[in-house]
Amino acid sequence: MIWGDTVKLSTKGRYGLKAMFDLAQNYGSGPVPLNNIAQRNSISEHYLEQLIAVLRKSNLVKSVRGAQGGYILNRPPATITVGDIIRALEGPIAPVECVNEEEPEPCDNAEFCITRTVWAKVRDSVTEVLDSITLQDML
Amino acid sequence: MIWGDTVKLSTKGRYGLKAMFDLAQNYGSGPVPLNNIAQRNSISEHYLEQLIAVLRKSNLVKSVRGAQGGYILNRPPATITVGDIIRALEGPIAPVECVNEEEPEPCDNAEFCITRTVWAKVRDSVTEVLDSITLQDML
DNA sequence: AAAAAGCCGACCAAAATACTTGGATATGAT
DNA sequence: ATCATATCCAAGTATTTTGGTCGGCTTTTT
Repeated sequence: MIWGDTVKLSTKGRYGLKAMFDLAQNYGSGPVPLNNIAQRNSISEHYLEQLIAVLRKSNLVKSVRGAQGGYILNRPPATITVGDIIRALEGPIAPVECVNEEEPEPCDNAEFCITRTVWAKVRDSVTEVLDSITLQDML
Repeated sequence: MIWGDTVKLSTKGRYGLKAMFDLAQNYGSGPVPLNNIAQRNSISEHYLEQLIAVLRKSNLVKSVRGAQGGYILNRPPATITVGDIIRALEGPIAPVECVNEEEPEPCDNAEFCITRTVWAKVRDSVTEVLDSITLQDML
């Protein structure tokens, strides 16, 4: 993230949210081709293609192939949260493995590990923010 | 972090907090040699040496050289927050560069970037948690 | 003097990141 | 039909980060 910095987010999450926000802005106007999104947001089209493939497999967007095709949000913007997008692209939210949302992999002394409770608080704090913001909120 | 997952923390932050907590537990009992800390927490001693060097340069710990030497917290546990430790080891807290705590590097259209405000909320949420927990709280 | 410790700088393998490349396939417009 | 516009898919790859290792020097106590 910020460059050797804390609590990083990779370009997957950043670009992915930008793309989804772009689709939200065009919601209801038919399919939006990927090169439009890529250009508007200064993202490599081929790279974005990989990210949107993940979003499609997560059923957050649907695609229309062929000329005049593109991508469309699969649900209204009010029903898609930032958390949905980030989890799809970057996996379960957790600052350290032992407090992974989905499959926490406990270390040997999880019950006595004090630092673990710190990371759990960070995770809860982050998820609360991410799950509380929808694409509609951003419009 | 969790392995390809969101909002990662590297071993620097994890090991660093464990080491600092260990020192907090031994606060007032004289210097603690690094190999003790490394063994108790299952961390490579040579690797931990690199991390504690950073903590020393940040004035969070002080060292005592020679036999019977080791490391000591430089301030009482109540005055050291998890945020202090994480910032020392992993740099300023921010999910993306443009909301970096210290030197935000604004993108071309920062004032119009909606996603930026999302990351700023995440950052604020994380820093609030990290800055609110002291080593004393963990004891 | 010997042992116990910290200090320092270089090196390195594996993984992740952030792409690029090159095509195959589907579909609408002409 | 055919062409342009798109998505879909699979590899490859350069760079950076991560998570160390190694070897030796210096300081201080015993």
